[in-house]
Formats: sequence, structure tokens, C-alpha cells
Amino acid sequence: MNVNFNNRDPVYLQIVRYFKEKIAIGELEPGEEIPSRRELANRMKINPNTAQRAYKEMEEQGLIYTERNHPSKITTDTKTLGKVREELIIEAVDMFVTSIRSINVPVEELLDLVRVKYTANDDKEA
Amino acid sequence: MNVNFNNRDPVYLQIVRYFKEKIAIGELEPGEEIPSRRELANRMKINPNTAQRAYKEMEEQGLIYTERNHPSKITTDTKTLGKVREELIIEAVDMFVTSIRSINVPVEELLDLVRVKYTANDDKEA
DNA sequence: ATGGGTGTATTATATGATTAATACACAATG
DNA sequence: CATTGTGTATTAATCATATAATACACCCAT
Repeated sequence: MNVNFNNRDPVYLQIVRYFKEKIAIGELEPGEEIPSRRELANRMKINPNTAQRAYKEMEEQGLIYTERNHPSKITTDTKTLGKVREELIIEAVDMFVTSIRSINVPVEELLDLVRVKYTANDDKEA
Repeated sequence: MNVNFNNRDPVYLQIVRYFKEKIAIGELEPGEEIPSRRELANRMKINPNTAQRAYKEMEEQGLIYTERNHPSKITTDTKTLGKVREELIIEAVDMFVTSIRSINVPVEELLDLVRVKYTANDDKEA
């Protein structure tokens, strides 16, 4: 339950991103219960309303569902879950390519840079 | 003088970015005069203070310099200019790798995605 | 049945970043 | 010398976000 908040993006969106990553790598499984709004707020030292907003966002995206008086759970719709990983990847690649295209970097040079950087941190991150 | 403003980042930073890109690809040369604050504001339909803030930021980074009552000019310090391109690239790569690492994508798969996306738009952008 | 845990909704406030409005000093030019 | 165009500075207004304070309905276990 470690989230490295940055100051740039809204907290509630960073929460959503956090859960999407967990889903993408299979750390959160279909139907699995996630912390209640208040519980999450406690753990992450944020306001319960911010937690609520994040969950509401996830619910609207079909990532979680909620039964009365129970903490929300990860959706069992595997089709939806499967898309999460792909979407995160596509989104990252798109953003990257968009930002780098205007600088006219040769393809192979660019790929080398990515490869080096990507593999270099293999140990650090854990 | 076309800037595709997004709603996400501050306008003044997008302006800075715009000039850095021009510098990186050599479209702006050492000592070259750039539009005055007010002129830029007119062209880009932004507030003059926003233009001022962008220029102030660039001045602090040593990218431009200003003589009294004259529009600012690109620095003649080629060392500083040379770094711009590299920094833009490194920054983009770092952000990309950071955002993608948490998803555990195989390196080669990732590089393929980047290659395809990067080369696909070769014509469109112009 | 009551106390504590759920989700949800409403309203208000604070905060910080950004943008806007205005004014000032200076120089060049006609 | 007055007008216009520079950069600069100060203050105000705006805006999105985040937080806060409450309140409500519901369920479950004690």
C-alpha cells in the first residue's frame, strides 16, 4: 500500500492509477475485496472524500463494483480487467512518442536509450 | 507559432517547452531574437503575464537573455543550447520508463510498440 | 436495539497554482 | 515631447483540487 504521490497530478487520479497497476500485473484478482473508503483514507493519510472520489472514478470505469454495505470489489469481468494492462501500456507509449517526436531523434538511437534505461533499473526497483 | 495547448499543464510551461523544442531541432539559433512578451501573447492568444512568466523561466534557465527595451534573444552560449536537446530526450525517456516499469512489460515487446508507434506517424506530423 | 462498520451525498472551506489586470520605468522614434 | 513599444513589478481574480464537516441509509454483530 505504498503510493509515491507526486504534486503534479490530482491525488484521486494517482489512486486510480495505483489500482490499475495492481490489476495490470495481476496483483488484484477478479472479485477481490479492496479496502473500504475510510480504511484506504487511513492507510494513505488522505481525506475519505478523496478516497471516495477515486473509487467512484473506478466504479464508473467498471473496474470495481459495490454491494450494499460491503467494501468494493474488483470486477469479475475479465474482459474489462484484461484491457487495463493494455490501456496503460498504450497510453504510456502514446504519451512518450508524442512528446519525443517533435525533437527528431533517430529511431534506433531512441530505442537504445529506452532499452538501457529500462533494463538498468531492473534491480533497484525490486 | 502553433502550439497545441493541453489543459493539463500550465500554459507558461507549455510555452517554455515549445521554445526548447525549437532550440533542440535548431530552428532557433544562438542570438536570434524572439517575439516580445506582448507580441507572443497576441500571437498565442494568451495573457501577456503568462508570456512574461514563460520568458522569465527561460531566462532563469539561461536559455534567453534580455537587454533593456529590446525583445529577448536566444543565448549565445552554445554549451547551454546543446544541452537542451539531450535534456528533453532524457526527460521523456525517464518519464516513460518510470511510468511503464510498474507494469512489467517484456523489453522487446515494449521496444516493438515504441518502434511501431514512432515510425507510423512519420508522414502525418510533417 | 444499539454501536460500529459499510457506501453515499451535500455543502463549505482552504489551498496552491495559474492567469489576469494594472501600473511603472525606460528607450526609441517621429 | 508625446506616442509607442520594450521589460518588469505588484496586486487581484480565477480555478481546480483537496480537505473538511456533516448527514443519511443500511447492515451486522454484540
